[in-house]
Amino acid sequence: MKRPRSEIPLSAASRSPPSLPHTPPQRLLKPHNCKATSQISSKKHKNSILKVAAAAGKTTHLATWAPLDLTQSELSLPLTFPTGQTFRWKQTGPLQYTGTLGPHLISLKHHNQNGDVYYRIHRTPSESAAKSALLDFLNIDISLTDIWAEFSASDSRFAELARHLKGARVLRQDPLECLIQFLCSSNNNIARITKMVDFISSSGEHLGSVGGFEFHEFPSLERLAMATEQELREAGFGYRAKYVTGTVDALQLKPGGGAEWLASLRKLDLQVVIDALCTLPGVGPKVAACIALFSLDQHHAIPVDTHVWQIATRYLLPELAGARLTPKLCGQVANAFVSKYGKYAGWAQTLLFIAELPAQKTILPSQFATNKEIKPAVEKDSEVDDEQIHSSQDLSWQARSLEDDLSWHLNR
DNA sequence: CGGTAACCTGGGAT
DNA sequence: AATCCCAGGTTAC
Repeated sequence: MKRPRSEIPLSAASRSPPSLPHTPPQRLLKPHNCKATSQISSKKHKNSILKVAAAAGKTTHLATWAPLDLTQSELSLPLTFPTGQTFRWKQTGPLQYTGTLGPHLISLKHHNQNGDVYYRIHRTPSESAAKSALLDFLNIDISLTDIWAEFSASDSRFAELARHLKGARVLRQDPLECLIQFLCSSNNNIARITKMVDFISSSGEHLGSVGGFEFHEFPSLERLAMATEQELREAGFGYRAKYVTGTVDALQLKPGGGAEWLASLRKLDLQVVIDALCTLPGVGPKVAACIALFSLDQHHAIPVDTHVWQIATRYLLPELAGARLTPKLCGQVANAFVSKYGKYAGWAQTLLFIAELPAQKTILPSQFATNKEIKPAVEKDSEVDDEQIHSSQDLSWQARSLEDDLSWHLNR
């Protein structure tokens, strides 16, 4: 269930009215995709970067897709956005994802032929700021090709998986946004986490609608503080309601401000960062590692969950097979990953984790199936090229609800 | 200090 | 149909 919700507002004061999921979004310009065959009127095509003043007057729309100078090997959108790092980006088309970075509303999409990544700014107060926010968010200075080559040199299984799952990148998210998202993630499932994150986000400034989804800037700490525990419980947060309010309160007490306090963790050592995060209510070792890895430049943080535990006992620490996942053993697992993969161990863990996801298993050669549930339905030989991977990923898109599919086509 | 039982909720399995 | 189980855990005994 990934449809945008029309929720009860956190606070009636600063909200746009709930969206109607079936109402096609208003657009100033018709969108077009970036494939070579797309028909574009020659007039519009002249100015490849056509700017149109928005209704507000302060913001601008970038009418076209522009290349990001990134190959699919450096960034695969389907392997990066819907795989548990963020619950804020929505699939708004085949091989297309949309989300917000601060006040910027941006879509990313793979070129239909060569797979290169293109971006489109739907709304921003400053296009140059949007572009740099995007590059920062994508951790653009880190070469996936380079670090994966090192992982592959020391781990043949990683090398094999990497051939089939190219472009699984670690994002560099806003720390507060990341923290609140993973507060919602504890002992929870993706669908409900997404619903909860959408609810929180809906109190942020409305930035526009793409593909039937409404997008909001992530709310500031001050705005988050307006939500009471009871409101969150009524919105379905369960016991995580007090995690959110408690953490928001704790952050507001930090000298200099909670956002600054979180940002300051980026320069510190991993263990210090983990310990600091774990002082916040609802943040334990797993959630802290997620925040550290996905937003605080702690590239060797290892979020140890049940999946990673399976990986570790199977390939890294076979002597622990059968043991239960306890906090102490979590530390051992993390250490084992760092020993094997080095200072970017978290990036290695990310790929190994993705390979465990059911959605990816179906596109991996059967040799990677675990002894657990081998569905002989999908029988692929070991020569799976990029083309087949793409078609499989498109299949997963088609497997979404008819409602989603119809909605997307309507909104084109 | 290490091991266990509650904790909210909802969808899928039994 | 009723119940159990699980979902990228954390907290309190």
